[in-house]
Amino acid sequence: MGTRRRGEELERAILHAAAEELRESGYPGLTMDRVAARAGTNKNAIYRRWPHRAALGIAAYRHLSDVAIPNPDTGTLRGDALEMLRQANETWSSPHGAVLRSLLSAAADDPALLDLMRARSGAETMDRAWLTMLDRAVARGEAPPTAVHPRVAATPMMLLRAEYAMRGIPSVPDEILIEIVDEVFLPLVRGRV
Amino acid sequence: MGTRRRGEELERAILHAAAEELRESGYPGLTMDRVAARAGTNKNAIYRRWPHRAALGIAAYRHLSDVAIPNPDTGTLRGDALEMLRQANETWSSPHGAVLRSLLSAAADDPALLDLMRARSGAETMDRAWLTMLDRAVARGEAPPTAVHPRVAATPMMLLRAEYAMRGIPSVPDEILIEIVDEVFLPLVRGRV
DNA sequence: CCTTATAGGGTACGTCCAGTACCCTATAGA
DNA sequence: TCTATAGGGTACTGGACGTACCCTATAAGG
Repeated sequence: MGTRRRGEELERAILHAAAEELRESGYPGLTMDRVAARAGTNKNAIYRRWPHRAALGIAAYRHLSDVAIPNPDTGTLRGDALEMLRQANETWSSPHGAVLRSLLSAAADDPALLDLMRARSGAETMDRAWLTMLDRAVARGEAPPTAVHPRVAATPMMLLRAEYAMRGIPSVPDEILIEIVDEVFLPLVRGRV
Repeated sequence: MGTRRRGEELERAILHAAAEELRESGYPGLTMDRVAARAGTNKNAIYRRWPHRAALGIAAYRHLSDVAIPNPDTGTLRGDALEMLRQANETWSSPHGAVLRSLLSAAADDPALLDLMRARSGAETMDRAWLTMLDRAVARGEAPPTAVHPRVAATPMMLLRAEYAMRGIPSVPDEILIEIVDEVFLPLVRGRV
């Protein structure tokens, strides 16, 4: 009474199960046995596809999410920056982001995992969005042309990430985002003569 | 043929052994069995003092290091900032720093551990050092008084930390430190009218 | 000086989990 | 219809955390 799943179908089932486990228990709670059980298969099928737990974790994460990079256009640099940070904050503090953070923290020990994460993190796309934001601000005369610089563009997101690393886990309060924009980002843009 | 160690003495021996293990193998390599063996005792003696591995890890880390916070006074804000970053970079990329990073990454999952780390990381002391640096710059007329702001003070170290999180593990190149100072920190100070 | 509570030491578990090994069987494709 | 391949079942090794038990050295008090 067949219907033994194979190939694509089974692979999707495993990834789905792994993604669920990730969402429920984070990366540390992602165990091969439980994924196998949940997918209604066994560890063989998993290890035939991914060499170890980390690889499965990443695959499951990317299966569960294609991170959308926002590109707000509010008419002011302050509005754009704040919107970017708020979106990012929302993403990172969602269950989704919890998975990502869990993976990232696990990656600190595992260089291979870190590389894979970086490739999938969309960091460059993010930086590009900030740069075009700055371009628009320059066009409006809101910022000097010298403000369009990759490191300037990357600074707010880096500060947000650092904030996450400091605090425990939950969402970063909005006041902090505003502070990053008003006390750091805007003065920085202004100061680049 | 006694000389069974007790109390203080035994505790120091355990911490010493744990610190050595940390240095050699990082936090993931810190196992209770090996610490016990290395200290010439057994796990009972350890668990009687620390409730779990994480607690021992932190205790061992602080036993092995009292982080000295530098306070350079080179005569210019740029020189001071660069020196601070260089010192920090050296600390973080040393075997010592590897231990710290290893603990931090493990702490991302464990709020209790994160708190203990934060308490011991000397972050406030570090921020104070940057603030007095800024004070001196204001006194010299190098920076506007409004530049003395906690978030401004914390920014360069946060950027350095983010850089560590991005890259794999090793030392951050000096060019990056210079860029953080010249392209972000100094313009930021300048821009705070 | 003797007695006793306490802390160390030895050791063996129970449990969980990664990763591997075998062996049997359904299924696709020739 | 036959056969190579991929799934499934299951058991096992090895490492690690944390616990339980029981024996013994030692410190402190009468």
